[in-house]
Amino acid sequence: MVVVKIGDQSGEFSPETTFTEVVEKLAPSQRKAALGIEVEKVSYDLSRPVSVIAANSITAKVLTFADEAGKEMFWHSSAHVLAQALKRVYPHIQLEDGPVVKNGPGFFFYDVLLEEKINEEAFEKIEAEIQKVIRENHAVKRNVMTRADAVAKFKAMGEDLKVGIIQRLPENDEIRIYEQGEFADLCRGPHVPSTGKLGVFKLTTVAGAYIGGKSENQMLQRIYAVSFPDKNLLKEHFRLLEEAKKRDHRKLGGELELFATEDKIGPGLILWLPRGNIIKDELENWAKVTEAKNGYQRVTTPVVTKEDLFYQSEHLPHYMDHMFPPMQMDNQNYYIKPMNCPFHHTIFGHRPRSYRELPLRMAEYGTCHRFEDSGALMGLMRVRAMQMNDAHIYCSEEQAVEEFKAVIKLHEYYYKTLHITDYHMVLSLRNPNNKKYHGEDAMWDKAEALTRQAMEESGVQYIVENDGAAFYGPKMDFQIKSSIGREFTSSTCQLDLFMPMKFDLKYIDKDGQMKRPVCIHRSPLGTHERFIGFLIEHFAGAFPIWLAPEQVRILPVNAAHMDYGTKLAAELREAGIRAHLEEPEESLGKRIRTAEKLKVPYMLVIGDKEVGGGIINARNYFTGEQKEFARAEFMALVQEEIRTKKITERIEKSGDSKGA
RNA sequence: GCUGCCUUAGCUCAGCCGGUAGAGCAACCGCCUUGUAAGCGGUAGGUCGUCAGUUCGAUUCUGACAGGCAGCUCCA
Repeated sequence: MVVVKIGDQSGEFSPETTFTEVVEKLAPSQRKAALGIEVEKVSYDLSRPVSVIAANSITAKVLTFADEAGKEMFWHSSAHVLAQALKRVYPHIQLEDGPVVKNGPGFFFYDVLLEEKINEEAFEKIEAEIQKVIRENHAVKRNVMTRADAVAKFKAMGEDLKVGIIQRLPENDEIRIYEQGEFADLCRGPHVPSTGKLGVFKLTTVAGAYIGGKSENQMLQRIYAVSFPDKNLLKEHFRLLEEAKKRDHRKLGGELELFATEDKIGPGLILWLPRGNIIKDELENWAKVTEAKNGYQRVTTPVVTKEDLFYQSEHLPHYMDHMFPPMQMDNQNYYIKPMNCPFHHTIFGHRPRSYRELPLRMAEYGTCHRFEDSGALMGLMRVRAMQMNDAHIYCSEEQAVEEFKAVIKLHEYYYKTLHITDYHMVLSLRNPNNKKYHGEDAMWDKAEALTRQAMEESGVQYIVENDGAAFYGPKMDFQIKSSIGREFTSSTCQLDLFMPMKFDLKYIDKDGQMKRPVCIHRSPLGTHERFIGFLIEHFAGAFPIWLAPEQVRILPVNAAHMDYGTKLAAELREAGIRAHLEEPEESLGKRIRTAEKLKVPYMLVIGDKEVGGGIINARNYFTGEQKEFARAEFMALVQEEIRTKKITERIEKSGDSKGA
């Protein structure tokens, strides 16, 4: 007998008792909502016997849609139902794979091979078929098969792609088939007990995807969808999506006149408008001041250079595809730089260096151009011309860990100041089998060990990725998400033992010996483009006062208050505050609305009362509070908020921020 | 780069089946002189992304190209 405990209920069951029966006994109220069962953080089908867990006593948890693991099962089973419906609508379709993705255009998708294009017109038909499968309430059955039987079964069904998947599965893997009605799919599981447990579906989009994720392979059609237990949750999901879209930097960038692109200039080439440029300048000044405090020196290097430099750095011909094509001048090839490092290395090597100069921290807000694939471009997040918050730290091997840790601290300072908490860190190491990584194993082992040590000693949380390092060294990335849920690297830092060797960088140590420095590449604020793109979404366009393009907007009630307004604007500007006087050519209500839509931190309405008392009435955009101030008091307040980079959470009032 | 979809005024969008276009907002001009999210009226603005093709005739149909969107691939 096995003792099973669910919540505060427990009972004894024979080993062949299924979890369905256990739930009915111990948690009858959850019988209907139950999708699966979880024991020791592993999900199981409800149809499985308690003996699947080799223990005399087990503590189980009923999984419902409210649990992450329950959602996963719900969507995984949803993918099967989607496939089943697709097979009914297109009998000759071939199925590849249908995983849960949670994010992106759907919660799950199915990749299929089909001659005819599935377009949005077909969605309705497929959705109707899905609802039919749900209504038919097929029991979901789990079977284990031999490899040969499984191959024969899928061959007979014409599912050649599935046969390929089975053949690629590791030797010892158990082959499981889940069946529901006429449909069978190769799947690890687990799944919900019957198709009737699923609720409402909405197909979201269809896109192309290469088989096995390899661009040389054939392209399949990927059908994305979402599903929920009921209609209201579905509606809520799309409402939240609409909300997220309002934060989209591409939309806000236009509305707030921060940046623009023009067809005649080119894709991925950003025009920073005056308002956006203020944000760029503020960030840049902040970085410069911060770097100066942290012992960085600034340099400036050209945008173009002879090709030799990039041969030395191995960017040519290896990364030629991502560089703008060469220009011929004086019988030489010149390239536009895709990064600054080779120039900095060259500066370091420009004259003999002493150990006394190390660590030498060389910073530049350099403008780089990268020829990104047209399909990869996206607003400010992926562009072809960018300004990088770049610096290279040259130090001895003994200093490397401390320097790397200081860089992590710097990241933390920037992120904390900007209230960025929703990010994660990734340590990307090399894959020894991948030829893209240059340099010897011993060099890589050392670089990876130093990086890891620095991260461990910093006590930061991170995940490890065993590929995706830079070709010259391991990489520590800060990953952030855009409003629509796409992930980007916002900051990056690499420990590099390769380039110092390629550029033959050296310094004379205390003992008179020539030594090779370590190079740390770092860009905590990434590029202006991506970082500001992210900040626009992070702040939903409502920038904290120190970054706000316009900090104070003065609205005289009528022409009689213009003199005072003009004087006030001059005073504020004199105090270093970006103030704008909005003349009373429109109604006051209209001007207030405009100021709100521009998300100006302080709005000053001045009328008889203010002019008479020589005072200020200010409304704070973030809190909505309206308050009277003496002029000097207000200026001191604003200056202090700017100086401290104060961030106030926006309090959303009901009925505001309506679209135009 | 690949797959699919989209492109009408500065912005958001209308425009059955092919007969050369319309609204709201913004802009400009008047009137209004205003107290915390849209005062009223008028004017102007489009070779319907570009170039070909089909047609008596194309914003509408077809193709190529450009730009955008969602994925995939890539992301030094």
